[in-house]
Amino acid sequence: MDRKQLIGPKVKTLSNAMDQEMNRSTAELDLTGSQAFVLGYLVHHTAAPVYPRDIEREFVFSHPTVSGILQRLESKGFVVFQAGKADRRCKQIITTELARQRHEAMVRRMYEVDAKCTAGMAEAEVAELHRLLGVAMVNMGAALSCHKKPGREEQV
Amino acid sequence: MDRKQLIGPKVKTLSNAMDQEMNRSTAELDLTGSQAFVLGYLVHHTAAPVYPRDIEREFVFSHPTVSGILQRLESKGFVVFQAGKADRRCKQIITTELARQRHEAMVRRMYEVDAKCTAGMAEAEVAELHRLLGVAMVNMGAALSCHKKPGREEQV
DNA sequence: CCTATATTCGTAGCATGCTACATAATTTTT
DNA sequence: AAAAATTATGTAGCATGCTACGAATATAGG
Repeated sequence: MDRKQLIGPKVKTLSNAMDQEMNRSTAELDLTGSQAFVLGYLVHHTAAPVYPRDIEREFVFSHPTVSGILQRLESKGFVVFQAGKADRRCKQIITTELARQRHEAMVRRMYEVDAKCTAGMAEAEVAELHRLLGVAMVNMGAALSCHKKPGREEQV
Repeated sequence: MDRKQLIGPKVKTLSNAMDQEMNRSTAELDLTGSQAFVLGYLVHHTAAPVYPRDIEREFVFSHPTVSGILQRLESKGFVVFQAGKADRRCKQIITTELARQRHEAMVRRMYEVDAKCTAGMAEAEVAELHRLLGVAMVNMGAALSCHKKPGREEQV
């Protein structure tokens, strides 16, 4: 019998299950799971301006996917856009006061979902899971969270 | 600074990256990644009849999601449906000769994507990743692949 | 037997993901 | 400087995911 267990379906199924939990968890904040992840990134990166391209690289999303999520975040009042000053192709994303208000509760929900996911694991096991997921991400061409974008930091 | 690394975005990002790779890899077989996973399950479970409800449980999909994937598999000639004899609510899914023809190549692509994902890992690390993903799946309410469905095995 | 409940599947409507193609602005080449 | 290539974003169209609701069948209780 050659039906070896595959990583692919496991990761996909787990991702589905966690997505569903996130969607339930952030629904009362008027946010979907994907919107919460993107908004979390934005609120945490206020030192330098953030553009749609940065979100693409961070989450391995295509640019139309990012475009759609940002449009919905804008229509709900979580972000506004501003034409890039140095490069008019780039559309700077700016979080609103509403986004900062909801941010704390949102992050708390994310940690709760994470805690549910790793329940019963020893701390070393959680760390190992993080590490192995990181290796897999690099193998699949997905940059790690702390990746460096190819030079644009100086622009405003 | 409290920006601890979260499992949620990592799993989602990895799932996106693997999905993209699967889609590229199975495109020439006229299959998407999700269709390939579902078809793989179907071809491997021919002993007992399979119904859409079984696919839902296996992959933690909602039933409209399963319905859509099966409709497209049907329109491309990979499966046909047959009214359940014992229970007319259930729609038995039957794979075609075309599905069996493409099956071997399809499974090979899945293994290739898996190999890319776990490149550089020791065998014990791969096993540990499988195990921890399994724990996470159970924690999130997703049954493992070898789950038992609540009694329907006798029907035809 | 007959009503109430549960189960399976269908459709509508939407968010999320993609590829393919188009446009505008920047950068590089000549 | 003008042409070519690259980059960032937009839109169209589709597959994949969901919830909410409805219809048909099966099961349980009175």
